[in-house]
Amino acid sequence: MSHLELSEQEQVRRESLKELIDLGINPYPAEEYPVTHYANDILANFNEEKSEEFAEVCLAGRIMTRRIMGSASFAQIKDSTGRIQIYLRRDDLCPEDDKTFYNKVFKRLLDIGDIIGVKGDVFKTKTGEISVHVSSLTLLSKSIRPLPIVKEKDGKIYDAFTDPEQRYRQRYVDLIVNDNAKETFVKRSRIINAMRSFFNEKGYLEVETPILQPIPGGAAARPFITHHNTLDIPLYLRIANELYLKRLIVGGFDGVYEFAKDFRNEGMDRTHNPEFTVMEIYVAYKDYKWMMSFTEEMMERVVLELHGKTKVEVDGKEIDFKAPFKRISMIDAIKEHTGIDVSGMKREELIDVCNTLGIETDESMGKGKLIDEIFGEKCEHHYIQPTFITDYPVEMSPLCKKHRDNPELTERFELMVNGQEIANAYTELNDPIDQHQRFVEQMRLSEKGDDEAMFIDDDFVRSLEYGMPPTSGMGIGIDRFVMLMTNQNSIQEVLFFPQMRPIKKREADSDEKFLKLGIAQEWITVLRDLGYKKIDELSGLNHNKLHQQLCGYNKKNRLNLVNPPKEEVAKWISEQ
RNA sequence: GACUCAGUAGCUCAGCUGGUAGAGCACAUCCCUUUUAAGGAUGGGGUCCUGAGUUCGAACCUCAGCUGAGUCACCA
Repeated sequence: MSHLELSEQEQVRRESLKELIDLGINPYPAEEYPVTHYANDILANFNEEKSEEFAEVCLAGRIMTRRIMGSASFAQIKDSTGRIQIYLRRDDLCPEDDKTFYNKVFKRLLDIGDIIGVKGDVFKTKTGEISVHVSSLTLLSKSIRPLPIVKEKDGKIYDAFTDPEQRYRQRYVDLIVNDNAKETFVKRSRIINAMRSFFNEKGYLEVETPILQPIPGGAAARPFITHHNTLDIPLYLRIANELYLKRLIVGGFDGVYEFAKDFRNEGMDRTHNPEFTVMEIYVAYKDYKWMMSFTEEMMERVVLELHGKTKVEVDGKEIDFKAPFKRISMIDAIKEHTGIDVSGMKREELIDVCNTLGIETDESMGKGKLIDEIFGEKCEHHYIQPTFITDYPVEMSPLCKKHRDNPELTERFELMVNGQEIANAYTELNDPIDQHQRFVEQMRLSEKGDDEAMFIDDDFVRSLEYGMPPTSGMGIGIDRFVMLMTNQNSIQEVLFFPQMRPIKKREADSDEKFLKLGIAQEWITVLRDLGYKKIDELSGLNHNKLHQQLCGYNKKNRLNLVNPPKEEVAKWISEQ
């Protein structure tokens, strides 16, 4: 990168880097740094009676603020646990005659953003702030790009780094400067850990199944496709792992679960990211009623571990995860919110119902889809408190066992919280003949134009033919669950690196191409800086104007270059 | 995919009716031994997202594009 393309502050920092090296200071040392303490531990445990315990501490972190005075300075460093103030005096850092380390290295060559290690003793300042009195300081990593400066007083934040685009694209900056940015992600990890230990305590086995699948099964969604060179076959990134986990139940495991990244090639918005995390669990010899109790027990436990109580504040609403949760069938839910009993209705009758309710319909929609539409439009958003919606139409659930009392329905539930689906579970279909027919039915739908119908997975059917025990399975959308638990209303806030459109870079031509036109090396940089990254961008330019631009730039930046004659500039333009 | 809003210094943002581009923090220089959102003084820093148009003159008006956010559509 040319020097000219850097901002003034970046240039200054690169100069500082050079000066540090000239002084014999390695700005990127390799050695381990023997940290003994963390900022928050010191702040939490230090008091003046115990000061001998803190007479020799060693900690490392990033410089976040500096207040430099003549021969004494304060700074704040931030480590993984928090921020702590450090106090530096010239004569402590430089007991000999040579004061370079304080006067030059600390005051001039170090910057906000640098990572340093300090040794010293802990004390309380006049104003009562617990601080580290530094006796020695080591540069651990020099920062050559300035950070946004965020300040805070009495909980009020000044100049917060808020631009979502920058926060997501450069999450590392968000995490450095916004002190609460880590919170959501720490909670995410704790939620997953709580679930994992709950499952492990029950004796279920955490497993891993293929992400690259020859048939993208287990759900209905458009997949990402890739190609395996050696096998010369298409492979799909999984849209679900359900069919593989069930194969393991066939294989004889009683309970298996997986925290899985799934991938769906569909739209992106506040609640959808192309890759997302799902936890799926399958338990043999259970049904969906057992799974409801299991799910509410797990939810209650996770919420309790995370918040210390079962109530959670979401969008200003209080949601209580105290088990048991309300249970209602989809038909009853529709009755409750529309007054219409859709049970036993024919397709034409359901279309009439949709028309009276103002719900759009189309040719490809079958009975199940119509009922699901009515529920989605008229009922779903009403379920704020955790509610199990049960007994979905058979057409919507090709992997789910038919209801024991009604063949038009399935033994399925979804857990709705805050008007959103959080979990989805079945009494799994283990009848291989029925499963095969359901797949064939899906094929028919797909031929009718439903591009979300499922693919047939013959090997999965084969596994059922060997016999799968009665089983119940459940999946939880982890990202949405975390959103709920952390009161975030965008999936991007619970993913470290949400998918973003890549920034288009204008490609620049090589130096050689410019040199061929007879343009001297020093002017190539200037041209690029003026925005002419490719030689063909010069074509058709007014040579007088370009000449003026070049000379103006030369003068303004005090480059002291010899301006090229106008004729030469004209030649560049005409020859390219 | 449709509509609405936004893009100005490293960061957060002003910028009136179209008339020389501003502030705070950050940065640089100098002065200061306990400061705390920011000690004092002085100074440097801009492709006003990109391109075209209207105009004597565009950060501002018009059109097109790029990027993001929101709403809707889509997504069991």
